[in-house]
Amino acid sequence: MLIVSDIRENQAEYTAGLEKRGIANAAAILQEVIELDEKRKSTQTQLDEILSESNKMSKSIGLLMKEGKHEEANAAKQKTSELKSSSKELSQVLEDTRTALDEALYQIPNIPNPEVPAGNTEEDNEVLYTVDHLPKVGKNAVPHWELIKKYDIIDFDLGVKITGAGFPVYKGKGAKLQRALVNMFLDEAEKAGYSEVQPPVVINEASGRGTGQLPDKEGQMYHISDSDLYLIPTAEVPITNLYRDVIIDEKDLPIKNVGFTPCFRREAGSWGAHVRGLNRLHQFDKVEIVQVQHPDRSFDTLKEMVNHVESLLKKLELPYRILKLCAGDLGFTSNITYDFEVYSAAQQRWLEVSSVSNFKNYQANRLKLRYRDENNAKHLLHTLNGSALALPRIIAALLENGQTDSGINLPAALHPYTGFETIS
RNA sequence: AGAGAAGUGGCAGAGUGGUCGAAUGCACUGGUCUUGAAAACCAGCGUGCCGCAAGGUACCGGGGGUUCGAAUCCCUCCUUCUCUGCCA
Repeated sequence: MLIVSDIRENQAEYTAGLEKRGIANAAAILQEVIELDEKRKSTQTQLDEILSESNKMSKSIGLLMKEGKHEEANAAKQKTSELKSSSKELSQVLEDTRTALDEALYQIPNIPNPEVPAGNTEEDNEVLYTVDHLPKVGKNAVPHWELIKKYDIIDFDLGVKITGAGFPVYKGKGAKLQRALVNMFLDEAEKAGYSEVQPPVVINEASGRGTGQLPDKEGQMYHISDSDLYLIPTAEVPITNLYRDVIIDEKDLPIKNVGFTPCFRREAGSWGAHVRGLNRLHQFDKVEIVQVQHPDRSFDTLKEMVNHVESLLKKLELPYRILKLCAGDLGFTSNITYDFEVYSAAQQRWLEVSSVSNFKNYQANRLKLRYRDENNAKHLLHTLNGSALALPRIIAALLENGQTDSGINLPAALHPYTGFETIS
């Protein structure tokens, strides 16, 4: 969440930033936060004064009792009781104000970076790079949902039988291809200096709040009601929360973690005609890279992460483009996001396979993730993450772009991991 | 899952109703001494919030309660350990 003192100091700039996201009443929203914070401060001051007086009296009662002055002690008790009731009232006001302030802050998304393009639709995203030639479609080319049936490698009907729509079963070479991609992605990340973690795939409410999935976005996550836990929508959540309430030594920066997990998304109401096959699933596999970095260096880190994702797509020989997302398309907690899309020849569509973001201190503020500088002062860190990569659409593109009359050819980089070169 | 025990500052560990935000030791930081280091000695050393500051306030696993006053008593939840059961 945003930092109140920053809102106060940069009110005009922040208002403009939120308006860029299409939030019409941005000025009023920020003003409300500032006023709630003023109220919080003045209430605290009043409360502290009352508590101070009450504490002094209580101490004096103790002394009076020791000295045997019971009458004076009893008189003091009377007064303290009165102080107590007014302190209770004020505490309630303080707590309510704090809650209101937090709730107001939770509703405000991150301020977009100045270089984020304005706009509200996909067309407003800025294309930073794209392949020279889109791959040609063979005469007999078919979309992946037909290929997976032809070669019997992914079975949606079986998934429906045991779970429901959007939970495919990977079989034979399909299952092996999954495993190969995961291993390759983890190996590449390790080469790039990331340290692997295997986090839980269910998280508690505090973790959901830490990275901004909660409150308000409960609908995206599966909830286990009898234990009050959530299935992770991305490994970003457990991995970033590793550093919740942590103070890091400046010399240990940056922290680079990679993790492979299944991801679970309810995707309630977002199903449409163009999300057939692997394009949108309730459960999918993803390798995620996460970095915690010094505020001065997070943009270099962002670039480094973008380069890493790009290198994976090159190794897989997939036609891709890189987009800088416009303000309207930006995720709630993000300051700036680059999307990677691969081109699927058979569907004649771009498919999003990775999203790399800098959250600056927006997540760190909720997480209380800080570093200690050389003067022992504490400052918030910056968090970043990116998919490197999400499997289903990569598989869709590999299948569709690699198809020939005699089978599906896989890129050379994958052969050591799959143990086979074609699916036929 | 059942029975029992316990959760205190970076760590260890005292404290069972009143100058306790908390002894002591270790670790850490600064200083004295030393050619340098070690040792010894002196001083400092938790966090959030309010405040220009002085200072105030809150925090002893979380939440609630009793009391003029709670680390200390009560309730509840969580976690850890031991034993029993179950299990990949």
